[in-house]
Amino acid sequence: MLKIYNSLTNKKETFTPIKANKIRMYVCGMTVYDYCHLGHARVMIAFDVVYRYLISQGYDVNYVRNITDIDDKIIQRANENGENFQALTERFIDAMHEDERALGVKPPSAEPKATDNIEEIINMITTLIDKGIAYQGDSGDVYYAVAKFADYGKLSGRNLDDLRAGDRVAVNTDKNDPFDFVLWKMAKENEPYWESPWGKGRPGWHIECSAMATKILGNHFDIHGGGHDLQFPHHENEIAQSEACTGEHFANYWMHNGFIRIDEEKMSKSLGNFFTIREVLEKYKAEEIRYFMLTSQYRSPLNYSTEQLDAAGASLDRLYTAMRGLKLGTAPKNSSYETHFINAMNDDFNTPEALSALFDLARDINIARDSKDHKKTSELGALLLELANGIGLLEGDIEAWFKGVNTEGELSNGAVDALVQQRLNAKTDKDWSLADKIRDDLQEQGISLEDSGAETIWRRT
RNA sequence: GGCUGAGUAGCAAAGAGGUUAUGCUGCGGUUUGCAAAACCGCCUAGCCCGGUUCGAUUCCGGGCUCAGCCUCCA
Repeated sequence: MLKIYNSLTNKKETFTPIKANKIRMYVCGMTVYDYCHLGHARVMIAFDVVYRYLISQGYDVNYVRNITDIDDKIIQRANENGENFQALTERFIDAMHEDERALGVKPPSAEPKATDNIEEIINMITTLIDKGIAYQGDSGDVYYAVAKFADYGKLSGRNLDDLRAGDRVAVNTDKNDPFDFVLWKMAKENEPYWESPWGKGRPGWHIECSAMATKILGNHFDIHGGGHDLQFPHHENEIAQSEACTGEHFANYWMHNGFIRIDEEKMSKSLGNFFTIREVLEKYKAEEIRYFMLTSQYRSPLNYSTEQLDAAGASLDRLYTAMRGLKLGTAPKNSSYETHFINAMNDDFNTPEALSALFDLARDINIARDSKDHKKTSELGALLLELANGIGLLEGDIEAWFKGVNTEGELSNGAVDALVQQRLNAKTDKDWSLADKIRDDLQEQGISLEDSGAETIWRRT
């Protein structure tokens, strides 16, 4: 029985879909004005794991993740570059998709863009104005009157009085209340715009998610996710907009992933302490990044460090080593390993615990292999692969994991194989000094040999 | 100041009111021509102070420290 920690109630709750077997999930995606960083990778991977796991449990999942392709930062960046904002966003959407493919993130069922849904956004704002919840200020901008929504603050566990006590919001005399937020923003000179009943302008950030989620998933759906920093005000505002507009409950379960940190401080664009996904991919394999993310539960903060990325590689080596050279059989059903794994994942997607089930399996595969129990080895191997694949691990070619692609200046795989064969001949002749010399020479070039019986396998280190 | 979370061994990170988490690292052993890999064993724990309990790292209360949100942010 799946339990999900619901930010709305701050409790783990048993997950019950609105329609049996059909799950509708919306996740706030990226604002595309720059390359994605590791923090974005965490959202991608966290919800990729949720998506994959729900599918593996037999659910039909409609997973929507939006793309914010119009906002102040995009306009600003486009102006700095002296380019059209669409040229900018298209470029970074492509880059984002490239990063996702590299990380083995499954594409969502739909990736709506704000600029493709202006009509729905305008309709929603119109309804809010008609209901007396939104109003137009003297500047022409349209605002949402938070005081008109009784439940305002229910997601983030605060109320307007708490917020006012914070006293950190700049006074904007155009608004009736400093906490009112913008739904439609008037275009300034040379800014991109769309026609609307209130004049030429563009949508505010919050309204696009309400409009797109409702359009694709309906007024009331199962899961809404995103980074923890979006809980307030973004998600709070989405609830206010959607529920005021439709009169229905918006999303049942709210999931928020924790941050990637650098030196125990949040990684973010504004702090400038970030590493882009592509930057890290130059030094580490995509699977190492994914494994690193999965070593902590998705809600916990995760401190970035090269030591942990290196450790991730070593851990994956262990799993791949267990799988190496196996003939796969049929995975057993309802084994204790699988139960352990499923129970962990059912407990709010506890990937660290699920990984421990994978290592139990790896150890028992190694034991079975050592004792020449071929049937058991092949069955457990199939199970390990199946479970690991469920969270996006061990999907790569096993030999390729160890041998990689030889880069310039390195020995080719064929050259290594030839030397390994020479060494095998030397071993047959009991010429240990030659055999050891070949092995030592290879070791110096980053090739590590392992003898197993009459065979020798190798890996790049 | 208000609202959330978190504090576990060398590093990372989980569960469970009493019974080995797990991975990486280190040490010892088995295995190996020697190695490597593998297997077995071991070393490092539970921020502080109270309380509940036969028993708490786990529950409760109070501190302390850290992070996040309250402003664009995954």
